[in-house]
Amino acid sequence: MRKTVTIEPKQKRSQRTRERIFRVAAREFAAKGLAGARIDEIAARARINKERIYAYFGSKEEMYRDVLVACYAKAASNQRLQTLTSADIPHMTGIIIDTFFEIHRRNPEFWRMLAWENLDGGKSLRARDWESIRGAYIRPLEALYGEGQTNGVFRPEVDFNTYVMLLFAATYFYYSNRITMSRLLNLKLQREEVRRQVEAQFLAILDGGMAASRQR
Amino acid sequence: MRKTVTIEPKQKRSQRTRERIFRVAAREFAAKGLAGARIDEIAARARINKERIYAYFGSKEEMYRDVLVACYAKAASNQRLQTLTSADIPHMTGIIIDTFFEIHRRNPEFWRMLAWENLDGGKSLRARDWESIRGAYIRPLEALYGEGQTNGVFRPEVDFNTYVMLLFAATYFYYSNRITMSRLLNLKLQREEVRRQVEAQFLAILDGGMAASRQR
Amino acid sequence: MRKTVTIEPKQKRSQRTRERIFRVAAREFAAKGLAGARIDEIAARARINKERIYAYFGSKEEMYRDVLVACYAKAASNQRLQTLTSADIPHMTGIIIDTFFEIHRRNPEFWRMLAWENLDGGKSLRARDWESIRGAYIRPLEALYGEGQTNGVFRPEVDFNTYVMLLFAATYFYYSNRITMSRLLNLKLQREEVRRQVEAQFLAILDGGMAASRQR
Amino acid sequence: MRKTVTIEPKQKRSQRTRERIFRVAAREFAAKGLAGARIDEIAARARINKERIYAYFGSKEEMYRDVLVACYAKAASNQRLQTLTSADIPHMTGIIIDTFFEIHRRNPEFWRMLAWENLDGGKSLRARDWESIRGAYIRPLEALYGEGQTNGVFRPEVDFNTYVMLLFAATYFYYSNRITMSRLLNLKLQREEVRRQVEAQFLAILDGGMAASRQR
DNA sequence: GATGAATGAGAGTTCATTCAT
DNA sequence: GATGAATGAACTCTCATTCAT
Repeated sequence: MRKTVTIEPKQKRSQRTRERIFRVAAREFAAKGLAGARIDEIAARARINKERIYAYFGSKEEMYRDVLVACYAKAASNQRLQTLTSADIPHMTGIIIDTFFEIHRRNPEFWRMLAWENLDGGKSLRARDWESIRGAYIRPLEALYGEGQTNGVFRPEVDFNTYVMLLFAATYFYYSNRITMSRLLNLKLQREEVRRQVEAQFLAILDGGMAASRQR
Repeated sequence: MRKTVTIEPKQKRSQRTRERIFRVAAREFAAKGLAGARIDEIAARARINKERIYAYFGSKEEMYRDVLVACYAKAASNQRLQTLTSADIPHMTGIIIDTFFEIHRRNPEFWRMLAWENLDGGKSLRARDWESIRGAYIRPLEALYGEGQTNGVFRPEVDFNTYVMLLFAATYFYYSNRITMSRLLNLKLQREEVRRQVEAQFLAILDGGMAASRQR
Repeated sequence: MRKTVTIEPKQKRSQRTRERIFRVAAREFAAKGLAGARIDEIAARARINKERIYAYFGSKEEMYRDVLVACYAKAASNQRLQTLTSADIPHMTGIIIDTFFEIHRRNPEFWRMLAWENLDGGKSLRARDWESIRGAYIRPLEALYGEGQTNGVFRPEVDFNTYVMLLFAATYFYYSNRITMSRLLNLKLQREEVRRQVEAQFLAILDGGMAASRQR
Repeated sequence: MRKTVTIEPKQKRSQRTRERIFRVAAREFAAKGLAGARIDEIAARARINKERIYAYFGSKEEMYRDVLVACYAKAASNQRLQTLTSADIPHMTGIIIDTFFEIHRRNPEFWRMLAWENLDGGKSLRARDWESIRGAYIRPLEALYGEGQTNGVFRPEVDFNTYVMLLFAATYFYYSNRITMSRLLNLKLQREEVRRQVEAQFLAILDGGMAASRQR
């Protein structure tokens, strides 16, 4: 009904304002989700007039989507997995786990945005958004994994998809369910030393389980 | 306990009404979370008056907590893991994975409530709630796991906590991140046949990785 | 997107509330149009909570439409033109003018709602709304007019449509443009005596102009 | 008058900018009225900065008034009625109707501005504005009408004011209520051929009704 | 106990107008 | 003089909760 054009600021002051809004919005959306976040709150925290949000982002939904995309992009800005070579195949599982843990550690909003998105039915990203992420971050790993299977490093009967899913799961879950798991298992998962220990043991299990030469 | 016999039917009707509200509320809260759920919607779907909700449950928050507790209880009502004996230790990993998958399959709201709760900071359950869950469902497994380590079935350097966390992670993640994973990896995770395949491969990896005799 | 069910009140108190809102809204919409009317204002003047308006009427637009329909209906509630018989044909023009003037006099919001609607592109009423008005109020007059033409009372070359349009125009315009005309012609059109005089002269002209026997 | 020659081009550009704003504003105000018009929209369509509007016109209200005055002036720029002579008296009614129809046809915003103004209580024009319009456009016609009455062309008992009001009414109404009338009478009043037909019949009635020799 | 009516405090969004560069 | 950035007040609409019958 209404044609909202998202403005790209042309002055430096405005650039800063936009970024300030964005940072605050990212925190707010990560913390409370699309439904729970409050425009008033974002405006107040960013110390700007509400109207600016609409001028810059169009609507709450559009701003949320912008934040979501940026959050994924920021998480993906970690280049480590894109520079792996065939030589890294033997230690690939460890590198991936370590990188995933690092991504979560440096982007505490990442798992939250993923969680909101999944709870919400994942309607914010378009097919081509996913296609581009897949192309940049999944495909290279898939190629190396295939190579590893051929070379006898990875078990041939385990699909690449299952493999990465399990690595994603382990690292994501550690953060996403930290609270309930800490309480259920009486642990202090928020402690970095605990995390390192868990990481080492995860690796031990997964590395052992993935080795082609050690199958039953 | 009851004073007159004629009160009984009234109590029963009241009970049924309460349960109807409860069922609807559970669906609503699972679908939209505490913030997103609407009292109006629950009342309409349960075909009762809003005011009744307050009479029965006090407030939205209290009703949410009730739903949450019941959801955990329902998920925990699966008794399979509580009846395991020493004889099951060799197949324990497979049994746990299978049970967890089954719990998620039969309680589609379970992962959602967990997710809302974690996103919300997990303030709904008290320490003793957790203690009781831990006592009933975790302790027995922990005992068997220890036995397995002693018997050389499980690797001694892998903690029980890490072990169950990984099993929780794999099964939870499959459901909680089904949407984004399906898109990222171009899969159809909602298909039961895919799920079975993934389960088998998860088991292959984890079973292989947990076996004490196969450590590096 | 949203399913708004217009509630029809079931209690007497609520019936009165709804009517109070409606009366105030009718005044407000007539005075300021759909765009200019303010929900806050209506609520305040009706001494009710804003939310009641949405509960009863769904939205501003729907309430406007309700008011519009009621306004037309009220104007049309004048039954005089529906009870005319063949015997009235010779004085029909005078009766119509008089009735139209009376309708405007008794429904000061009528020309205003018509004016808003025309300025707005007339999107509030559906085809079948018009069809029903046409059936009830225009058709009977049309039949008499045809009879009058056959009997030589009305000029055969003047269409019924043109005839009524001119009668509508004269009476509507007197009210709708009273302000600007008063200023342009330096008159006091709001005075009832002036109106009566104008009515008499309008009739003189139109009656003379419509007489079949006096054509050039 | 001007101090330096080099200022001229600047003034001209400024003048052109002002005129561009003005044209856009006229369309916007005619279409949506004072309340409905949007400064943002006007600025965007005129491709200038909002602030310029305030620099040139002071405020929305003042700009509206300017537009209104210009709209009346433009409609009045039709000189045909000012050049009538005594010789035209016999055909005066037809000439006036024709001219009024033409004015509306060439100034589609005219009836709209009149309508907004009347709905708004007509507070935009001052007494002397009306006096000047009356002097230029009404007085000459009034004089001819008086002459026509003396000469037996117009009926003595019909005031000039009533006479012009009816002509105004017929032509104005045709445009102002075109939408609702088209729907009510199931006509296509927007078609030029229909308009011509209606004009002819209006003239037949009014001319017949005004003729002094044919009174009852 | 059960129903419909009412409320108050917000929520997202818009807009005329002014500021700063 | 011209542009983009910012503001404050309002506007429509919503929702958890309470009142009254």
